[in-house]
Amino acid sequence: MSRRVPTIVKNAELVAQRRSEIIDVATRLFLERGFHKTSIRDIARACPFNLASLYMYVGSKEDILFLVAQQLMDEKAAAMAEVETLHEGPVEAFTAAFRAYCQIVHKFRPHIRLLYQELGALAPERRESVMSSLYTVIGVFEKIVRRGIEKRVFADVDPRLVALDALFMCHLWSMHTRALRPITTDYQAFSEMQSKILLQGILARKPATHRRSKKRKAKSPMA
Amino acid sequence: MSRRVPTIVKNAELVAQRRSEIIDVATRLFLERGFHKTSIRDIARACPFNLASLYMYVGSKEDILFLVAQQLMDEKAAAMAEVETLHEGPVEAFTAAFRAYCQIVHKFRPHIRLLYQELGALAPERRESVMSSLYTVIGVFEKIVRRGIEKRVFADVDPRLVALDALFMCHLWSMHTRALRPITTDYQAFSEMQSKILLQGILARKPATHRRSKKRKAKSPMA
Amino acid sequence: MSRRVPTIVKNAELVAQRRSEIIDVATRLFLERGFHKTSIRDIARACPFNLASLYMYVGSKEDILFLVAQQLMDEKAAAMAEVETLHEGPVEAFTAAFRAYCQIVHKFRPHIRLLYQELGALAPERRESVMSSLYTVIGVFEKIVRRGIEKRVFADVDPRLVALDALFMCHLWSMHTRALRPITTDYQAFSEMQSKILLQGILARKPATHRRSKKRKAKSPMA
Amino acid sequence: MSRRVPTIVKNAELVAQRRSEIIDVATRLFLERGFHKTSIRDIARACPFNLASLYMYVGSKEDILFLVAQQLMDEKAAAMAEVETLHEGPVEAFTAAFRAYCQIVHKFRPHIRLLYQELGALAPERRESVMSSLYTVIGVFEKIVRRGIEKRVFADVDPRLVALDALFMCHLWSMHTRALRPITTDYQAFSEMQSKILLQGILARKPATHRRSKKRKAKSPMA
DNA sequence: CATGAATGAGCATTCATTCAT
DNA sequence: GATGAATGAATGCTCATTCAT
Repeated sequence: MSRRVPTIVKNAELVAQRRSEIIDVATRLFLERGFHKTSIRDIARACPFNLASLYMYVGSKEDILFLVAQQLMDEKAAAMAEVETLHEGPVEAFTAAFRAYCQIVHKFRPHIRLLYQELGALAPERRESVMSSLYTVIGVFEKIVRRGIEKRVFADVDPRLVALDALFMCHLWSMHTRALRPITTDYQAFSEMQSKILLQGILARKPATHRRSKKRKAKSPMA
Repeated sequence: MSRRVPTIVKNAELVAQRRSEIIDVATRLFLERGFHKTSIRDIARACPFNLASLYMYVGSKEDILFLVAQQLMDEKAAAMAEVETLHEGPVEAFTAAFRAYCQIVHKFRPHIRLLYQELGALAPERRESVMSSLYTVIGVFEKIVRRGIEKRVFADVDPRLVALDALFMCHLWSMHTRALRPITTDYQAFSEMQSKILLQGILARKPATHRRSKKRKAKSPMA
Repeated sequence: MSRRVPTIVKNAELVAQRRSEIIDVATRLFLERGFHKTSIRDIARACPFNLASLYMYVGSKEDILFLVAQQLMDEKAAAMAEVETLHEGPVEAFTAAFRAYCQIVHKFRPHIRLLYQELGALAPERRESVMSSLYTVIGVFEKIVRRGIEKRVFADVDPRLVALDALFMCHLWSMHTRALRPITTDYQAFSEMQSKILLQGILARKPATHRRSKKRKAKSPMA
Repeated sequence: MSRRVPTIVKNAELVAQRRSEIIDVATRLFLERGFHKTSIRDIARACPFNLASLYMYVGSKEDILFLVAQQLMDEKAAAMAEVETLHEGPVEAFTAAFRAYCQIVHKFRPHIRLLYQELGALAPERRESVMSSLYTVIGVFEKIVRRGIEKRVFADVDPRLVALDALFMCHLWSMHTRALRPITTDYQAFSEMQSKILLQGILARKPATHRRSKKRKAKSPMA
């Protein structure tokens, strides 16, 4: 849990407990006022221990952001891991995964915004470390898509790209809330619309499909 | 150009010129170290005039961010406005617009990241003002989609949502550069892949439609 | 008028006119926000000419305060000079003078407060120069008291001290407005009360005294 | 002691000690150059701790002025409280109080000037709070006068106004030092002269006096 | 004589971090 | 292990004043 964040304190359990408190408090404050406008004093003030003690469990303000980001990502990954549905059909699996991630995004709307905004304050290495958690989510989609392609249900698309698209099209819900308001304010409706579009976009064209396919049909849609 | 940012200096031309210098310097520094880690002293140091003079052209640090954001958005909007393609077919028009915006995103990759990250530091009203420039881009896509739906080329999707998707699927190029690297490093290839997916996703399925449906018809989707 | 404040501009009339404008504006602003919280830019902004021009008629911000103080004192002195009543009796003269100065103090209540507060920002020499105008007022009282003593109407008090007391007992009206509110809010009533007290305080207790009264008693209470 | 000025530091004793240092230094500097020309850096420089530490004991520059003013007033009030003489006769009591307050004024001559000058920089509420300490002094005089009136020793004057006059006539010593120099440079002589004048001003006129009273008593008011 | 523009020096305040106990 | 106190370094911003034109 405390990956890459060294401590002076030896009692691992204590460290975990205190850090958990710090993370909770910091997450709340970061969401309220952003990372830069939250002083480390603000955080300490809301903790049951004092500023100097706080520094026994984290080495710097950046550490706290890292911890917060990690926890957020872990929570998201955990939630997504549960989904890893074993639906028979790729279409159903894809739809289910999309729906599940949309729900997660909905739940963590402000947190995702926070991550997009403040991750830049992390050292590159750590930023990467945090981002890598995304691959749990991407992986879920990627696997489904890959299976769909194998089964000829999906067209010959890049599974990784589609997985990223799926991820990102869910993130839209958290990143452009305002712009989406006139369309729908119900994340489930949003989920259905988005997954339908993306799914349609990758479905194999029946009898004969595009991509290297030999279409006898005269009029190609994209010709 | 300097909408909503008042000055003490009277010579409008000079204001424009100095502000341009400030914006350039600030953009560079913001890109390098972010808004919060760039002090107004840093900006002034990189300007051919001093700190106090800088304050003759802007009223606050936030003003500078606003100016920077505005210019970025204006440049993007201007570049996109030129595109407003008069392609006959919606498919071509959509593809062209997507390609154009991808190119813009590619050019402004770091800037877009900057906007997503730092716009939160702006007062809500100003944030909205900046964001509203996005509607120029969204509008281009929306119009094309709407036309496509009228012509029965596109399915009955929400034009606005699709426009947002198009926009956001282009932004993916700037927001997840690292994750995209294994897929492609060529923004044009990226553009083609993405537009194909999204386009496919909104094309009208002729007689019979998707999802478990058995389409016999070979008739072109655009017919 | 422009005593001790040198200029670069030669046209004396112009200097007088411009300075008058400066003084008016500055007086208003000083009264509103105090000397230190009024920037020279604030003053220039409220003048029909610009900041650099302002510096052609005064040499520094302190000069302006000096000019303002001088004008205030001059106005007060002028108003008091008119009073210089030629009343026959010292008692009547004293009462009249007191009443007159109270009226002036009432009119210039905020200005007097301003002078007491901000004169400290003046160079000692200038502060003295301004204060010396007070001697016009003091002189009026002093002369009356001196005459009264000669005429054995007033006791053998120090005329200068009494004059200062008279002055200062009037200033009470401007300096402790709040504390005086429960006593009276009418400056004329205040004037009567104060002058009666002070007058009583300096009247000769002799066999025969002032004010129509015929006292037979020779015993002086303070003898 | 530190009424209305919150701290971060918990050790109350330390707060008191440090604040005392700050107040001493600040008082000295304010007396030398005034509140506005004294920077908080100046104060910190003369303290045995640094600028940031200073801010652990006060919240703002205004706080320091408030603290300084409070201490001054407290000292004055404490000195005056001791006086609260139980003299039998009102005349003696009045004279004693006047002498005592003159002594205090003499001791705090520059400080009183400071208060008259800089209290304007305080927020109204705080200004009132400081000024209210004056009522300790005023109260002493008022009580004496009231008692004197009851005993028919003093005329039917407004006790509050007379108390204010007494206060203010003592302040004359600090506010117009220069003007008083030709009269006397001895504050005790000043005190005697002033109290004699004011006392005379409020003494009941024996048998027949003004103010509608008909007193037959011949006993000297000072007996 | 007028003025637009410029600037050096300064201001009050805050912050992340570190010790001594 | 805990904590109260301390601090160096910065930060955003303002001001009185001066010049080149």
